[in-house]
Amino acid sequence: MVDVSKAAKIWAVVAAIPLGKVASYGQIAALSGLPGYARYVGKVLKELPDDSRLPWHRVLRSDGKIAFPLGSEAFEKQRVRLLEEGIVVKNGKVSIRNYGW
DNA sequence: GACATGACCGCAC
DNA sequence: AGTGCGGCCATGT
Repeated sequence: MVDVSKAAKIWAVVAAIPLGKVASYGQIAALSGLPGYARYVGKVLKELPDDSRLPWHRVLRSDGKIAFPLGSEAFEKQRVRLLEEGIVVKNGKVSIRNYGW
């Protein structure tokens, strides 16, 4: 299981991502006061329930790509949510300038 | 404790 | 631009 004290900070940072913008796992970790915990962020998001209201879909890898294999269900769900916020996704990669606030 | 795995990252080829 | 490798933290075998 995940450490709640760390997870809480991560949740807070993820929830603070502005609409229409995205961040990387590493950034989330750093802004959460947990540098080097990029992989841990992925673990935390993975444990999120489907009914969670956190904007987890705004979290991408450092290269701007979605962290799921193209075509997978999770990939499609994230892609759609991003498009609904006006974020263009091309070949699993976002095409926005203001990457990372 | 050794080894493998994961919604990762950075740098070198 | 794509791949590979080592490093990263936590879990599971």
